This record gives sequence, C-alpha cells and structure tokens, in this order.
Amino acid sequence: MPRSALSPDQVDEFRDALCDAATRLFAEYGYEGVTMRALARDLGCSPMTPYRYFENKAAIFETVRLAAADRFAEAIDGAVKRHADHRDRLVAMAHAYVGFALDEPHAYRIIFELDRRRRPAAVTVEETRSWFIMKAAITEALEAGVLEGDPNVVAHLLWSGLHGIVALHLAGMLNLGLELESLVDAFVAREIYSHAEANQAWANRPHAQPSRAEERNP
Amino acid sequence: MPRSALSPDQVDEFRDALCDAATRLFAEYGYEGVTMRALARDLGCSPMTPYRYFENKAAIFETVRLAAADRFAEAIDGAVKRHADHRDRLVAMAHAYVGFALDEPHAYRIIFELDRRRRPAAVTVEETRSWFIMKAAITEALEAGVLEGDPNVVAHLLWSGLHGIVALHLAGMLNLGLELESLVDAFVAREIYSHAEANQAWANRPHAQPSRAEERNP
DNA sequence: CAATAGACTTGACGTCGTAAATTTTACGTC
DNA sequence: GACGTAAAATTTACGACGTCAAGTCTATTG
Repeated sequence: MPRSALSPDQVDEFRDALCDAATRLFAEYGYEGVTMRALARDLGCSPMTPYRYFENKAAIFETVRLAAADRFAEAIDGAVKRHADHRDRLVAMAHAYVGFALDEPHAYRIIFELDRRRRPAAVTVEETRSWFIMKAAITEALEAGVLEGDPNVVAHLLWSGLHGIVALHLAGMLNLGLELESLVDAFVAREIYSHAEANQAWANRPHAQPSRAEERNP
Repeated sequence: MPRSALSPDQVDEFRDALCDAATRLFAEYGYEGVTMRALARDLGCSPMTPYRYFENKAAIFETVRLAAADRFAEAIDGAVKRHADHRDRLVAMAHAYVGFALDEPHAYRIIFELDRRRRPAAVTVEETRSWFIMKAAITEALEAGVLEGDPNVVAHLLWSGLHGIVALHLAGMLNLGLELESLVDAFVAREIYSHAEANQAWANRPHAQPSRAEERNP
C-alpha cells in the first residue's frame, strides 16, 4: 500500500503534544485568543495539520477540557484517599479543590468557566467524576455523623461554596482586603468544623493543619 | 455653518438603543458571538455607524456590563431597603441576588463571567456598588448580633456562596437531582438562620416566606 | 520503476473588527 | 431655492480568522 500510515502511537504522540500546547495557549489567551495558525506555529507544523488529528478547533478545546477535568478529579480523589478520618478528609478535599484551582487556574477555568454554547448538552460522567468523588466522601461523613443534613444538599453547598470562592478569586474580585487562604479557612471552619457546637474543635484542634502544598503533594 | 451636530439627546438616544440591542445580543450569543455587522443589522444602520458613538466593540461591551452591574446593585439595594428586620433583610437580599440572576441570566453572566483579558485592571466603584450594599447590610446585622463573625469574612462567604450556586446553575451543572430554589433555601437557612441554635427559628418562622417574585417586585 | 494513497501544505473563500476614503445630509449664507 | 460646508453615515479595503478543497510530497507496493 501507500506511504506508511501513522501508527496509533504516532497519532497519540502528536495528539498529546498538540493538547499540551493547546492547554497552555487556551489557558493564557482564552478560546478565541488562540488561533489555529498560532497553535500550528507553536507546534512547528502548518495550520491544517491538526485537522488530521482533530475534527476542528472546538474538538481540540473539548479534548483539553476533558483532560483537565480528569486531572481535577484525580487531585480530589488523591486528597480523599490520603485520610481516614472523615473530617480530615473533607478538609483535605476542600484544600485540594482550591489548590488545584491555584496551581492550574487555566485548567480550572477551562473546566468550569464554560461557554455553554460550545459545551455538549449532556455532561459526561468523566467530566463530573470529581463531583461523585466529593459526594461520596460527604455522604460517608454524614453517615458517620460528622456532618448533618441531606447529603445531596450538603454536597451541593460545599461544592458551590468552594466554586464561588475560587471563581471570584480567579476573576480578581477578592482583592477587597481579604486573602483567599483566610477565606477558605473560614469556609472550612464553618462548613466542616461545623454548624454545631463543634466550632471550637477547629480552634482547639490538636495537630496543626498540614500546609496547602503538603496537602496536595504529600 | 454645517449640518447640525447631533444634540446630546440624540447621541444618548442612539447610545441607549444600541446598548439595548447589544445587551440582548451579548446575552444570547456571547461576546464573540456578536458581530458589529449583526448589531448594525439589528439597529438598521451600517456596520460603521456605532463607531461614531463608541470607540470600539469592547467599549460597547463595557458600557453594557456597567449598566447591568448597576441594575444588579439596584435590585440588591431595593431588597435591603424593603426590610427593617436584619434577618429578613439578609434573606430578601439573598433572594434578590438569585432572583436577578434568574431574571437576567445574560446580565449576570456579563457582570461576573468575566473574560479577565477584556476587563480593565482596576474595578470601578460603580461596578461593585452591589458589594458595598451587601457588606453594609451584613455589617449591620452583625452589629445587631444577628450573625457572628468578622464582617468582611461573613460578607465574602455570603457573596461567594450565592455566586457559586448561581454560577453552577447558569452553567447547567445543577441538574443532579437538586433544584435551585431548594438549594438557595438551604443556603439561606444555614448561613442566615444561622450557625447557632437559631436553626429551628427558620423551621418555625411565624409568617410564610414571601414568594421569590413577590420579593423582587413588591 | 511507476502507481498509489496517506500525510501534509498551499491557496482560496467568506467571515471578522475597523481604518480610510467616500458619499450623503442639513444647516448658514446668499 | 441654490450653494458651500462640515458633520454623519456609508462604502471600500486590509489583514486576520477557521477551514474547505486542491495540490504536493513520500514511503510502500505491484
């Protein structure tokens, strides 16, 4: 037959390299700020070459977004798995959530700052894997009596609370005399250390909280 | 002399008409989805006419955004002014916040779903008037002993909590078995009706909560 | 070696925002 | 009313965009 067809490995290699570049560029310049011509220049190929590997620009973005969502879920999952105690686990989870958003603000924005128009109607399970991980941890904590309330409600409030803080921070709207860290600490204290009398368990907690970086990469 | 220059009234009239159309179009199609040519078609003028009244497309967007932010602040302010009781006031404020986002999801997105790249570095006071209104109401409630904590922290947590809920809702990510209304009610119950034993004051509150629409347009 | 077919590039189309050139319009003057 | 004039509006044009379609290149096969 003809010229050697690309091996699946070669295809994957190019797709990966393209996604790496695209993640960086989308993160820095936004969807519309990235042009196929600029992406091609970055990759050292012609503007049409990516079209051999992806249907179009939107498909590239979607691939990048799913990969970012997966990394996010992995970060959450790692934090959950590192702790047996329910409360410690939830605190670690919250810090992993915020930590990911700080480490990869681009990725976080790509995941959640969603141009609804570009997003497929049905949200895939992979994309919300992070949600199921968080909900499971919260449900277990509730069953253990560490938190109280409806699991679905508590999970939504924790999620949206963290998202609200992070979204406003990434939007640069938190520069009103409050630092992100102290806000997250306050949120954790109120929501996890808790709505009951356990409030001072936070203030009097016996061991110092591991640092944010330590928490994310132990 | 020459043809009469446009009177300030005529200029304002055209600018207003343009902003109305632009608000609708930006809301529906997003910034990049709106073209000057389409806007001109909508206004019945040529694509270059708007450039007599605005420096460029970004300036039009910015004008639209500031107007939306002002309407938002007005909605918050109205809710605050309608109640003397601190708790009622905060509840009304929260519902006005969410209500605005539901009534004008376009405007809400334009205000907060911010392409940082397009936004001026310094955030104007006008833009965050809503923030100062909310913070004032919260500070007063704290001084009256209705809530407890640092005013700045409590205000940020209320704000980011509401923003998180609304942002996820507008992104279509709340369709996981929970309705927005019940989530907002739960948030209000926890955050305003409160972290102390007052939790059942909510359940046992003497008068039914006014409906959301009633709350917004009394 | 010539034919083939997959990988890649080039060229072109219709779109965009908008600068520059041009045309239209409505007034002050006769 | 006709005319000159300057403001307002339109038309034209440019370089950029995403990507279709046509073309080139090259490794494999008959």
